[in-house]
Amino acid sequence: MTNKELADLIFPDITKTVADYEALYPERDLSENAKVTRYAPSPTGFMHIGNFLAAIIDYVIAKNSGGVFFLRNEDTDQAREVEGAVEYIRHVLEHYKLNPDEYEYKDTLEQKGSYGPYIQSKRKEIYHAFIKHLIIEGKAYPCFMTQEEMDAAREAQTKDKRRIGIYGKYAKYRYISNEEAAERINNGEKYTIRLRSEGDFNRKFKFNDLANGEMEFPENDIDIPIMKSSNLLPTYHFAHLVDDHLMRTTHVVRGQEWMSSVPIHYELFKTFGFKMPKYVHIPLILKKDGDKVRKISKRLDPEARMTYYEEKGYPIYAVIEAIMTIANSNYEAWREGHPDADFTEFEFSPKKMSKSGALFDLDKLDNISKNYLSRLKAGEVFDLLDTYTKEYDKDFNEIINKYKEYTINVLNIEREQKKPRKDYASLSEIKNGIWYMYNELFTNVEYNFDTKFSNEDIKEILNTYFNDYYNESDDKDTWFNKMKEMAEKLGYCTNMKEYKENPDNYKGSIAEVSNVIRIAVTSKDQSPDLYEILKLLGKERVLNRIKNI
RNA sequence: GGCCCGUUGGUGAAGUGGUUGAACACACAUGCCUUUCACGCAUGCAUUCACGAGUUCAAAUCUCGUACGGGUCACCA
Repeated sequence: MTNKELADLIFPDITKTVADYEALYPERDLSENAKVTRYAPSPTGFMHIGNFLAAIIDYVIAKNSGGVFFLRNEDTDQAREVEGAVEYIRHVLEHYKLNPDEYEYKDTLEQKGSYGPYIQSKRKEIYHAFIKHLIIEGKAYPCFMTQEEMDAAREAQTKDKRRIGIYGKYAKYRYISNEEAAERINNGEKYTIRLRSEGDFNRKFKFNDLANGEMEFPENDIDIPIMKSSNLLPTYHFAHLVDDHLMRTTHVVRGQEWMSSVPIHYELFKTFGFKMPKYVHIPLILKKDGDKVRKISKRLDPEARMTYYEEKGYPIYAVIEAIMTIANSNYEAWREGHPDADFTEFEFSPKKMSKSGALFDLDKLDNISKNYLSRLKAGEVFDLLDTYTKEYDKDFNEIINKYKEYTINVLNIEREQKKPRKDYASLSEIKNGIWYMYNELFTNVEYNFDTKFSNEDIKEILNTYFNDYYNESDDKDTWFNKMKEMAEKLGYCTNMKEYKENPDNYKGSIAEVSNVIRIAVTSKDQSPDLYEILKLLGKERVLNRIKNI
């Protein structure tokens, strides 16, 4: 029985050949430098920050070179597929504006690009054509090993201190005749298709990774499964070969955990005589756990999930900047020289990427975010806050929209100046900074005045100030001077230097006096500029609040 | 255990044989400024590049060894 007859028995309906597909998906017509990258997640859960790192590097590489960034849904493991995962991946990509040039969505049937299908489960017959070709060439074979047989092989190998895997004499079905294979298939036995590896473990080959430089690996000699018996879909390795070749991917960006599969991919590409894409194996994002360091985990670390940043309301700009800093540490220096440039203008350099894993610094994110938010106009902050609270705090959203102009004014306190305040690292922090500006929220408040003041002191300060000095229409200088006059009249020190030198000579200082007013009006002992707050609150509201003291 | 990768401060890191007193940014600390807080400014923060040996006039930078850390060895991606 010939290989061809066996191949026809396994794939009777496959008539297209590898050459047919080569013709169907020709080389892309792009300029010489243009790079083709892909984000290829498997829909098995919510997006991890490591995946996001990969996606953003893919995006920058493609956009910076005038190339193509496409999305491929790697859904060959249907048992692990999680409902809604694809939608969420799409959502994240859209949220951060990393929109792929080519994509395909199963549920909405939206699709773009001529190298599809972009969903692996819809590419079954393409894979089968490639596998059929291998069987005809004698480079792949059906394997009928049961789980028990494989466990036994592993056990024996462990015992004999040999390498684990189905290779050489352990590849039991590599040597059976086509007749025997056909008979087993006709008897309905389950089988997987394995590569008939021609590699030699004692031979090494050189491999150049764009991020890690030149490396040496032993050749692969394992008869890896290329098609699963369960759903007849290919394994990752084989799908990678077929898809990235046919979709004409030039750069594969993936996590470092894939490094050890390089020998397999090397052999696969060599077997077909295809040119390998370039690889960028990116570092893992780590997390400090006590004094141990480990891979950041979606289960243990909330910040490992991309939902974290959205729920907290970090601006997309800040998240991208922080991630880019991890991708290339010279990014920050570049940003300094190009403050207004889009991040895709940055020329990403795989070589400059860290080889060991990196801890993701949330403090750094906060810093970037604070700077960014502080540079925005109050109206822009309002819009971000509006979008954010619509999703995460409906009550607050209603309030800020009811008093929109007022809210913008509140957000504008000490903003449009050379050195604006940097109060907020995320949108979720804003409410905590301005809630007291709304009567709706200013209920059941507690006042914690400085314990050095008696109730009489407090009453005296408030009565004196609001009866004799307070005038809503005063300008800032007048207001400031009146505060001083009042404090002096009541026996408080108005010169802080002097007060610090001899605190015992005075009842207290102007700072403490003004904080009594601050607390009376806002209930907080820290706030932005008190003059601005009194002005925005307005006389009626201020006097009403004083009554409650 | 086999194979592969890595190890510069609290964090991200620059640096690939001699202007390095080991950049820069974040964090932290102190001080100044200041009517609070924040901002801003100033200063401090690795006598040393995991450890040991070697090469060299000269090593964080080259070589070897040790230790430690990580990845991977599925019909999961």
